[in-house]
Amino acid sequence: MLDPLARNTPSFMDLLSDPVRGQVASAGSVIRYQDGQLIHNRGDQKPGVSIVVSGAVQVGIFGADGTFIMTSNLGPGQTFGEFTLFANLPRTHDITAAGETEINQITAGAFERLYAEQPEISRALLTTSLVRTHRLLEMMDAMRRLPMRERTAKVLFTMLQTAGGDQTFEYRQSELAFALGVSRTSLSTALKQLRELGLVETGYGQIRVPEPDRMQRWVAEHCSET
Amino acid sequence: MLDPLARNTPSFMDLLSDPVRGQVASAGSVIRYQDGQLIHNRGDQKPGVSIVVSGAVQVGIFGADGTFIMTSNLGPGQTFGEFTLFANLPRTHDITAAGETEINQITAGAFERLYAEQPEISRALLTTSLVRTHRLLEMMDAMRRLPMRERTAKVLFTMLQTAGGDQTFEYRQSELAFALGVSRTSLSTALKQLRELGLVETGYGQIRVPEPDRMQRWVAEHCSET
DNA sequence: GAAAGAATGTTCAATTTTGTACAATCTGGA
DNA sequence: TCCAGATTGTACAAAATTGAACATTCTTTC
Repeated sequence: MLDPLARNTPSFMDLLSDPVRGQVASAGSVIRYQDGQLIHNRGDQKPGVSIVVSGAVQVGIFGADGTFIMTSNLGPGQTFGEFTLFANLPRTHDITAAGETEINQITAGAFERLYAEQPEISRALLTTSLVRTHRLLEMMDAMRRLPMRERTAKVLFTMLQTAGGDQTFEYRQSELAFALGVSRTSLSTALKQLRELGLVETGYGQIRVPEPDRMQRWVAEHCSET
Repeated sequence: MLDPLARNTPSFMDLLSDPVRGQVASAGSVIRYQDGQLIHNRGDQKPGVSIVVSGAVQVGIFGADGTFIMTSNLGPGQTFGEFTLFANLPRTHDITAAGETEINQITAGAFERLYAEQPEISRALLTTSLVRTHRLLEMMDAMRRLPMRERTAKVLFTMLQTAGGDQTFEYRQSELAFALGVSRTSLSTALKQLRELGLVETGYGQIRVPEPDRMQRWVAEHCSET
């Protein structure tokens, strides 16, 4: 719901051809989860690939006090857990269902079999992974280098770019704030400044970018360093 | 030189079998660069994969004032530019040679040919990409959630872990500071605190972790949230 | 359509981080 | 060996960020 990593990224399933998408869909077993139910534990060792069929999942970490600090959220067609297979890494995040959610759980063996048969699977995984890395790098750059106002504008614009013309985001400010790594107070202040510049409009649970072109020019002028 | 993203990551070439490594090595043309020479420009559109043969490259962005802000650095066997092929993304960083460096530049066509013939290439790329994503996520988590002292300890420990027992890092504090996204002043303060706890020792251009076990316990106790 | 619950807009003091400065220390080359 | 340049350690004022608080606005549900 809040991390540029996940939202608006072309999903794994989107990148597959129809027949292969079908094969992947039937390679695992679809499991249904209730809102808030735990899907995977941080530290879980069992390898396997999970694909969101319907609903959404939240990726994050449970704090000692039980609060859930979200890192990103994944929608239909997106995968998680692939690094347990291909990079031999443990799971580092807790995954919970956001709303009623169906997950296609594919075992390591079954997925490996498909992976070997259908080259487009590896290509799709590679693409999504590279896009994610790319976004994270851009994001970290922004976090390190830009002041709040610019950082906010840049992240919004990045999301806009990949969203394909959609000008409205359904984010709560507290969520966006954490995604940006700042307090809600700071984000609110930054949004106010961008509002005064006419670059964004804010509403209850949503943020709009009325003139993407103007936003683009502003970001190019204030956020690049060449 | 400073980013957990790059250092200590199993390199792409390491993950290939001998014969395939040979094929990859001879698929492009090796170009030699002098120290500091520009290899790729941010914004460059021409797709292609580059592999470090010898030496090292610095990934970063040139500021308006000519200063170079580094993001990571890549050593022999590591690749860059693969996302121009597989994710259709523009280059977002400037790449320069660190010392005399040889780069194997492989054109998009040649690499695609090899990619189609040898499945292990896609797997190796996938692995390195997933490991990078994973590290970046851990890093961002630390940046967002932990106070300076803990953040520093955690990053140092992460590096230690993957460095394979090496207890000394050849980092200048100003470099490490940027990698962590803070000022040198803050890093210096954090290092002082860790020094007082006996967890690290600092020298001219280097940082040591004398007792990795103690560091591990401390990090586990102070930096995890479960 | 009224009430309860959520989310936003804003303020302000407390805290953290930065920028700047400068002395002290280290390294490598003359 | 000595010097120039680079790096570290540290102090302090300035600036940015946070956390808490509270009024306001919006949504949803009864």
